[in-house]
Order: sequence, then C-alpha cells, then structure tokens
Amino acid sequence: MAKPKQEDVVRFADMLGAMGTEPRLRIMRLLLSAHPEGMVVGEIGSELAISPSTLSHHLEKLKGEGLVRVRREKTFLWYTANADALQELPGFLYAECCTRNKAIEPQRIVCRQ
Amino acid sequence: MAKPKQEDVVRFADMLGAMGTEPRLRIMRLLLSAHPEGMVVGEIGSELAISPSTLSHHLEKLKGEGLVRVRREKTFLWYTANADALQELPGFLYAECCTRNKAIEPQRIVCRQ
DNA sequence: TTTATATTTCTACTATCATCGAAATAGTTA
DNA sequence: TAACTATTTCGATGATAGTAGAAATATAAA
Repeated sequence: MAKPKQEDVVRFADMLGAMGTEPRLRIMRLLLSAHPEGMVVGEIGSELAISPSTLSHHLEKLKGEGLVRVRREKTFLWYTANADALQELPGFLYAECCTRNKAIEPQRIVCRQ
Repeated sequence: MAKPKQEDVVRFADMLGAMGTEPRLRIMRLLLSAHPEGMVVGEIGSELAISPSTLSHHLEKLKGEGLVRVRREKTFLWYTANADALQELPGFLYAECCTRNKAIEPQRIVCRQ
C-alpha cells in the first residue's frame, strides 16, 4: 500500500474520532439538518439537552478537527457543519482500496475510485 | 429533525469511534487495500508494527462494531473489511441533511439524497 | 503425543476523555 | 458606565481506552 502521509492518517483519525461519540455525532447531524445556515449554541444545547460547558467543549473539539465552523452575529455564535471536510473522508478511507492484490476485476462493491 | 433511533446513533458513533484512532484507521485502510481477500493477523502486525496483543485488541474492537469480519484458514485468521457497514455511514450522517429550514433550493454541496 | 506456530486472553498501568458547576469573558443594550 | 445575556474557560472527578508482557488457547505438523 502506498504510504499515506503520517499527518494525514492522524488528521483523519482525529476527525473520525471527533464524530465517534454519541453527543458529537448528534451535534453533527443536527448541524447538517440545519445546513447551511447552522445553529446558535443555545439552540443546539436545548435541542440536545447538553449543558453549556459540556456543549462548548464538544463544539471546540469539532472545530479543532475542522468539522464545524463558527461565525458571530451579535451576541450569538452560529455553528455550521463543514461540508468540504466531510466530503474528504470516504475518499481517504478508500484511497488505496483493492490495490494490494492486483485484482484483474476491480471490486465494485467497495472501490469507487 | 426526525429523531433517529437512539440505538442507531450510538451504533454509528461507535463505528466512527472505532476508526477514530491512528492504528485502527491504518488497519482499516490496509484491509481495504487488500480487499476482498483480506489479510492474516501476523501480516497486518508486521506491516504496521503493532504488537500481537495490541493488534488483537484493536481487531476485536473493529469486529465488535461490525467493521471487519474474520475467517479461519488452518492456523491463520483472515480479517477482511466489511464493505456493507462502511457504506452505511455517509447515508446515516446525511440522512436529515438540510431538512430543517425547508430550503426551497436544495443545497447541493452536501445533500445528496 | 509432542512440538511448533498463530492468535487471543489476562492483567496492570498510564493517559486521555466526557461531564459539569462555577467563574470569567465578550458583546449588546439601556 | 452598568446591567444583561450568550458562550467559553477553569478546575476537578470518574470513567474509559490504548499499550504491551506473560500466560493461555487453538490448530497443524511431526
């Protein structure tokens, strides 16, 4: 397998890990449902019943991995899902798919690129 | 947003979390590169330089989340990526995408279904 | 049966993470 | 400036996860 850059694997693993927790996956899906406007922190918190400090911690994590973006409007912070980042994920996962054994017939089940 | 079943969110979060660590993401990509035959445990371990017990622990986790499958052949255990499970992920993530604000123009950037 | 190899299970340790109350910060309005 | 609201930061705690050596299990071969 062609060696992926060390940083890339870590970066994508961190992205997946950031979504790999129930509350944060809920946040991402909620933000996607409200795409592309996004939502205000308070509304996310009341909808998902997450305390302010805990929610802020989760949003910070998602932001750190580039999965969400923030903009300020008056006193409110609007968070939106970062569509571009999400699009990268499957491509990275399947990048080297089925290349190892030189299969004559590409395996259509998984390999899309 | 239509409420996803509690178990589904947990299940998909666990799947993402299982891939959300550098060694396990490496394992998944390696197994995908060797798809659909898969690889023997020992070969995975030597290629990725992971100790047997640690590797076994990671494979157990991936298996538990349904991301890989195992078959025995003589003394060897062959692990393969579970393509079907991987396919489910994007669909679940985007399931309710952009439905919240009744946008007249569907947002093509993210919403594919 | 004995030996050898592949892989897992056990056990323990350290580090990281999720959670949340309280205090602090930032921006807005009066 | 003072008061108010939205949100973050701080600090602490309990729980979970990654790692790996040693022992155990499983299958095959001699």
